[in-house]
Amino acid sequence: MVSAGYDELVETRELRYFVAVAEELHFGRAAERLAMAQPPLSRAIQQLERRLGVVLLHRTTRAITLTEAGSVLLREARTALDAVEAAERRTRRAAADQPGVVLAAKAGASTELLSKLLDAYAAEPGAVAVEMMLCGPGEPESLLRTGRADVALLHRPYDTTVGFDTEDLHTEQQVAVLPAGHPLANRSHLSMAEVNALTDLPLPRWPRRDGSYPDGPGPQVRDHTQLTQLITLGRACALMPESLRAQLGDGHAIVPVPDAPAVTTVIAWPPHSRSKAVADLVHTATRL
Amino acid sequence: MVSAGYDELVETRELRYFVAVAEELHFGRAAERLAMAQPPLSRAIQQLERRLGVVLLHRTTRAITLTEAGSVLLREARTALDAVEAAERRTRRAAADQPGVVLAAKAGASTELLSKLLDAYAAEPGAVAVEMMLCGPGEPESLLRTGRADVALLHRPYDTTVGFDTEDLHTEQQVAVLPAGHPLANRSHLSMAEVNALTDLPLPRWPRRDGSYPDGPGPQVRDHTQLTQLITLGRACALMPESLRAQLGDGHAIVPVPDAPAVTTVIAWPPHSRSKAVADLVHTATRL
DNA sequence: GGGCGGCGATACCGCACGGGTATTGGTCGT
DNA sequence: ACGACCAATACCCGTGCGGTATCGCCGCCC
Repeated sequence: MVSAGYDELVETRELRYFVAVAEELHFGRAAERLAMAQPPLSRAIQQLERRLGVVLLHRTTRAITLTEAGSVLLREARTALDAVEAAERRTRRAAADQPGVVLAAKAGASTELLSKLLDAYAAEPGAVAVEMMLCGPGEPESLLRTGRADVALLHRPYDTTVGFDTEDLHTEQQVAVLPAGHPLANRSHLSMAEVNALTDLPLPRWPRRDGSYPDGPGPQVRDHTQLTQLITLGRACALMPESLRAQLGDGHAIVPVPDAPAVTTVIAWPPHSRSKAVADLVHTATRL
Repeated sequence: MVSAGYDELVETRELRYFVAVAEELHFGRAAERLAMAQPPLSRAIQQLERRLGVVLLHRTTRAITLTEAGSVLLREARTALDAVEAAERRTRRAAADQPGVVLAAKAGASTELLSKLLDAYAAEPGAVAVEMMLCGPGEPESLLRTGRADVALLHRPYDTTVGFDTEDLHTEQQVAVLPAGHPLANRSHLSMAEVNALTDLPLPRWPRRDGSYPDGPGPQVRDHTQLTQLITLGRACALMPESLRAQLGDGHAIVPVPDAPAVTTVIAWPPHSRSKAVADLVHTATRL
């Protein structure tokens, strides 16, 4: 009858505080971000360390760094807070009068598949309203984990699908996108090695989870519009699934890259999802 | 730089309270379980409902029931609390001097595979201490989700593996276990239909997640010791993977059931696990 | 080298909120 | 009709969270 006893758990407030400090690595800025004063924040972190019996931060008066345990907690706390946020959001939406499903997908990706899916699902008996969330790269996973979305289209290997249930929908080869008129634009195909060797046209750098960019020669890029423009301007090249060619206007040349990893479009949803609408949507998608 | 802003999140305390009330469906008992008085609990739930803007419980003065949104929150809150608990445990263990890995498995299951795995892993360079948690059926998943264990051996389709990363290790057929001397004990094989038709020897009922038992004719059973004893006594029969025959003493007859679903032993670990020890253990397991 | 500036920790205070006791109000049994 | 049961309300108290003021420590710069 009685399930696990959750006594003496850390409060979400403490986790939020720690995440802020761990991300800023600076009590003052973290306090500002949390809209509070610095001293209570310091105390809260100390108290958290006492309660866990663990040192989370190495502090010198000039800078603070995460201990091993601290970085574990940062990662774990983020997923725990995501779960709490998801609980809140899903509860609110379960109470909303109009049921509706939120489907997240990266803007511009899998457009054709998406429209077919929406049409096919709408024709199903018992279909509910589907609200689309078109978002930037990397975002759908977080939308799913925080309950802002109910289902998402992801693209392996670009997106990570760990922690979700998924069904593969479609696999396609990647192509290199070059500025029109580039010397290699007329080649019948390119190898990965050749693409990487294009020092005049580096591959762009996409932001990581935390918003920072990896080091490297390529330009920083936030979305596909930016990217296509950079390619037109002759400042970058890119690898992308071939279905994206439909999004490209003139000014681009497209060359298949057979040895680039294939991209699989998958439909993903949170495990334990008991929503009939999600199940129907997935079912429809796999029958396309 | 700044990641998602978790402002105004529900506190774990409120979630714990709600889970208690939702499980007990009775404020008085829930308060007792939480070691507090009933009125503050009532107020806390009301406040939670106000903050979410959602009615979670239908209350009549005699009984309370969950609304649709309430049952969503019950499920979500459990997983959120599990995540918080996991954050706490994993942080504590990350700070412990001796690293160590906790491996959970159902007592008695896959014994042979388990001992081979432990031996093989111990021979690896860089192996750390492996602490075994032998537990009852259904428990390993929860141990993994709450961070009490780092890796687990699970058995599909008995255990659900959603939300974990897994690798298949071994697949085997199931056999029927009957009391020695039973009329069917000498058959070369049985069908599922025949096993289900044994009204004199019903299949036992295992507890669900929440500890309650499904309805049905069979005896309630908590572990394999109970079960084997019930079979010896001629009060039940059972289906189990054939490797379990090693656990059985005399007094049992074993008959293959070819059309029963095959059981796959899988090794499972939480997604995002960055522990080298877990990775090594999984790697070793797949090479067995 | 001494003074200044930046930053985290400490000291102290006030109030909001969580929790306790006593009581009410409503509904179901008998 | 009356009593039992149970959630909600009323009221009170204490803890603890958050705020302001200040200290202590260290690096930097003139």
